[in-house]
Amino acid sequence: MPEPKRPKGTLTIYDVAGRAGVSIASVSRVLNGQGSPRADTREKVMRAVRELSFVPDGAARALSNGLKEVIGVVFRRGGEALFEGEDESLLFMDVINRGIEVEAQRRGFDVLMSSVGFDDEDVLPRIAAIAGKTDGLILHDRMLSAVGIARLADIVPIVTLAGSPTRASMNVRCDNESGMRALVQHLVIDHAYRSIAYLSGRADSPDNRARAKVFEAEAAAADADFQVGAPWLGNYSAAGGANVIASLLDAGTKLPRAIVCANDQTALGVMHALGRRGIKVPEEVAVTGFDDVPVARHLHPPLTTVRQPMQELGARAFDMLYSRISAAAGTPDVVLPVQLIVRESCGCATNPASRAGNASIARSGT
Amino acid sequence: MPEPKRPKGTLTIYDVAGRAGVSIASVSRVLNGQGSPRADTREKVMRAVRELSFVPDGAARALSNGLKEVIGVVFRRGGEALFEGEDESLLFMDVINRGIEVEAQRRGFDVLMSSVGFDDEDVLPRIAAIAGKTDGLILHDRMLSAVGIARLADIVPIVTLAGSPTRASMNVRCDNESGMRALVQHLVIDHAYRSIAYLSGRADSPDNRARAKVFEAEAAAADADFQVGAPWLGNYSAAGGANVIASLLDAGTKLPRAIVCANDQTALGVMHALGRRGIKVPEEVAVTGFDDVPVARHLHPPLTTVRQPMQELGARAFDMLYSRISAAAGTPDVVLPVQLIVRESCGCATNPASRAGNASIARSGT
DNA sequence: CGCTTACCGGTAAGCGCTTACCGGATTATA
DNA sequence: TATAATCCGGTAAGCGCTTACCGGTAAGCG
Repeated sequence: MPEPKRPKGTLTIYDVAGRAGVSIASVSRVLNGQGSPRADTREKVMRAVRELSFVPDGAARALSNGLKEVIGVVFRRGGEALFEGEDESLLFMDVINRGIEVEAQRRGFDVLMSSVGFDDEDVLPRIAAIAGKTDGLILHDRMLSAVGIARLADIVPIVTLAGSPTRASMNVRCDNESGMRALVQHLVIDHAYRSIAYLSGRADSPDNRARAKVFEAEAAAADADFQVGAPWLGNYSAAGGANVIASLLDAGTKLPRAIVCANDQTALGVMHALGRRGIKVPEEVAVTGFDDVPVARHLHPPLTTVRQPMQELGARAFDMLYSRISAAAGTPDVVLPVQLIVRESCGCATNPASRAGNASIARSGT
Repeated sequence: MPEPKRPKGTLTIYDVAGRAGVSIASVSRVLNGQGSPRADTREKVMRAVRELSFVPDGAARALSNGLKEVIGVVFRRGGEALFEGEDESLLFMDVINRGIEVEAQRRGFDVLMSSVGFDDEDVLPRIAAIAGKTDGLILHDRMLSAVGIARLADIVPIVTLAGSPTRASMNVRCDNESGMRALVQHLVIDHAYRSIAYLSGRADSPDNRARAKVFEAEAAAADADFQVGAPWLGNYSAAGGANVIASLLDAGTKLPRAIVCANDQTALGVMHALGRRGIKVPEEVAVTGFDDVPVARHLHPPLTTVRQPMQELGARAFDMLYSRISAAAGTPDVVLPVQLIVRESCGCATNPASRAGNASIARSGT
């Protein structure tokens, strides 16, 4: 705890009451619209508030109400060195955060945004400190172990993103299963590609595991030749995707006809790496992503991917947290529908005008 | 104020004291490293804290200490409809915010991030509410009038970004003057362009005004034919830049040899619009930006621009605020140096290998 | 016109924490 | 061993706000 103390001659509700010639109770009531103050009382108070430009202290209100009207959002920042277009790595989380914030404002809540280093180990104390300053927490992917979450959860309500609900916490995620299913089917059935690989995200990410699982199942079901595992291990970053391709190529491995990437970011890196080696997408190797970040449509060729409703993801996460804070129980597990976006990187319509739009092939339920 | 009340059987310092068999004062002392508790006392307390996984309530601490250890950052979100590449419009502010956050963490502070609608009018109440929850505020460009700032400033310390210091608030900005000077000189002297225009940012932005002023002065000094004003009024967005070019072209206006854009975002729109009309950059028209956002180097051609140390801008803003919070006075006005980044869009070295790097021509002082 | 009912607004308690102040125990000094 | 100096740790006050509770005044009723 830093040394700074007592800001200065802080203005309190007593000053307002004094000036308005009423009691502090009246001031509080007017300010919060409780009770039914007489018109002239209200008027006197309002004037005094205006003249002093009084703003009630949040900490005192919070203490008295048992409600801070602040929630915390924790995520991991940075990581891999920058890579062309990597700048948008922020994007996926940023869009979600924006969704959280906008929804929070509707309820008069504010958001404490806090990032932790990419591979900081002992984040629990930090997060606990944040928990102490908030009414609830939204944790992005891979922030904490289940035990960690459990410990936190008896301090404040918790919503995780892209994880799985625990006894004590809630979760919001997208329907990876049906998204991946539609995507793989599009590749192995519509395009009839016989060899296909899954370039994974971080191995410990639940989203990644879910996607990998469905990938395998669908590829196997279509009797396609598929590759997963060690050589195809990425980390959700463009650099990660590019490295995998580079290693594979350096080792003289023959690439499959289609590469399904764990997310758009990875796909971006893959396309870049492929381009460097002069391998044509989608003519020689088809590439797909997952997320549909805004840049996806501007890649060359435009990226076929699965759209997640990112902003809504954030909004829903806040809603769940809010209802828990308001004591209502609420669903502990929300799964949002996704949508297959067919563009050109899968081998569809090379003509930009035709199918390049937002052909929706799959739309999953909750 | 929403209805939710009393979260639940909150754990307090009394519970910890009870369990440890000491007084609440001791618990507090151990937790804050004050006084010199005996080893066994410390031990008992720590154990109790661990067993109960107790986390002190931030509001109560804040109230007692007169220090919340939270600062607020307010900025405007969104605005113009999306445009190719516009996704990064977040970027400039996001990088600054990241800088703020990282620096804040070093001091044990957290950051309340709050955006207001692009053209919300009456933002003062919202900001005041945030002020009540924080120890200080950092306001991005064009958030509040001088009067508004003055009112807020006697509630909490204020640092503005890219504005100008007032009697009550501090400010951090980049050295627009020397950046623009170097840029214009590069164009009118090194390249000897005789006609040149300034495509402005929002007219009410101090940064924009500063850049415009130097632009005029330098262009005039070099006796170049320059254009500014009404037809060249942009708004910092890519769409804004593109619109200006489109209107000009539609009106049959002859474009100048070089267009200096108020920021990279605008330059991006301009290059796009030029491309659509088949006008070659930089062969027919040279284009420059300002900021050096990460994508700038990946445009075609790579953008010549002026680099602002965005992350540092944020860090400095926090530092200033922090020293004010800690009662120390501190400099009310900080100007960070910028650096001219010569790439290709100005007409330099079409060969990517040669000058495409980070040739620093100007480096300004504070 | 006296008594009940309603309605406002004031007094005071309490939210969970920090810390000034003070008393008891411990150790140093004679 | 008695006394002074030292050190810990407990008690209680207070941070700025909300609100339960209650007393006083004004309006409603017979």
